[in-house]
Amino acid sequence: MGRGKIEIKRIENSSNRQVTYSKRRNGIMKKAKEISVLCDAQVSVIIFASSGKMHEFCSPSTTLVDMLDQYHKLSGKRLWDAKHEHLDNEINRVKKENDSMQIELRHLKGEDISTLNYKELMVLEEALQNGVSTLKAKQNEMIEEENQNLQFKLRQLHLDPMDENVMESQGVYDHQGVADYEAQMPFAFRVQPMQPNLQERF
Amino acid sequence: MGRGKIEIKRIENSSNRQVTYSKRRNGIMKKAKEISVLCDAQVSVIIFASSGKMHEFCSPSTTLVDMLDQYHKLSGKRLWDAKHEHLDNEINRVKKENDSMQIELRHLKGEDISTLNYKELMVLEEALQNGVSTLKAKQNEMIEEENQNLQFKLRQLHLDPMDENVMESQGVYDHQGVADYEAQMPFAFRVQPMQPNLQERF
DNA sequence: AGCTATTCATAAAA
DNA sequence: TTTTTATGAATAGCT
Repeated sequence: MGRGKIEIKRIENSSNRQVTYSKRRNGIMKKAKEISVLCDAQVSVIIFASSGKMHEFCSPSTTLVDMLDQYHKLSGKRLWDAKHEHLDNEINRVKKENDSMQIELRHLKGEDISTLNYKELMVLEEALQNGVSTLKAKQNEMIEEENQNLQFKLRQLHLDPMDENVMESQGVYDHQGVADYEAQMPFAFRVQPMQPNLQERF
Repeated sequence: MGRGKIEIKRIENSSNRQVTYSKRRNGIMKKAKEISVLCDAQVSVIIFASSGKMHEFCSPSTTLVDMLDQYHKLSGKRLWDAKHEHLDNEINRVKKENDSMQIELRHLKGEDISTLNYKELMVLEEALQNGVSTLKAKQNEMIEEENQNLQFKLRQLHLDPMDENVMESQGVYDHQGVADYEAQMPFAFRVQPMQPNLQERF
């Protein structure tokens, strides 16, 4: 439809191509508008020129997002879900990780262990032993630290000539002052330390 | 372009509308193909008829997803980002959950506890106590079960007149047969049971 | 960008 | 629906 028939193949002359692009693009957009009005259709046209410039048309009665939603429903194709698939996979991966950690946590806390076999129980036992012994060490550390703290305070009391209650303070472990320290360092005062070994050290 | 000029407004006659839709849709698709070939353009056309049927065209050199990606970059518009955002939030939520479980797990296993304060250590201790005592109970249960098993087998040996080695089998605990049972139920044979209380029961 | 000779698309009819 | 055909629209090649 012009001064001569043309073959449908890439127009090699760059400026001709640009002109034809412009004209035909307008033509398509016009046709798109027309069919959407004439036939009550929803149309989306997106064109990128080789230059990278974009033009689009979308029927006034809808939006591109809605159309893509429809597209998704009707075609069953993925579309942007392809992009989201990666995110979905990530979520599933992390959730799986989550679940196994959840289970491991429950086992360590003594829940749901009735179905564990021997080997699993052994692994669990080892883990618990590790946790217990490390906790014990940490507690000892804190106790010794506090001991030094108390000894320092005692010495300070003994050496302070201004304090009249110096001698009475030797009984600090059995009296009122204890409450204050307990809040900071109570392991030493527990009647039943979790680890029997703990008692051996005192 | 036809036997008469037409106004661009909705065609009220339903079958006329349908025919026109069909023809013009083909026309647009053809034009889309042509411009994409002639001008090296990337074109996406999606049309929904009022009936709900969908037709689409996409330049062979690209995909709808890629075009929408481009669209997103060039237009700055959101499109499917709303869904994207939701998934992102979900991932972050689950990952956070993951992290805190990871930390709790490490603590229970005795790792990274140096920074815990008193209260946290107390919680940890309680959890470990729970885990240990439940594990202990489970182990006892398995041991007792196996005891009954062994006793049954012993009794069977004693009562079986066909077996000439009956009396020797009393020493089963100290001989070869042990290895088989150990695989199933080895807690009883551990030199150092984890829980001292365990020893008290025997 | 306009112009116009041509080709193309399509409205109406079958 | 598809085909036919008369007609209006789109546009290729020029300015």
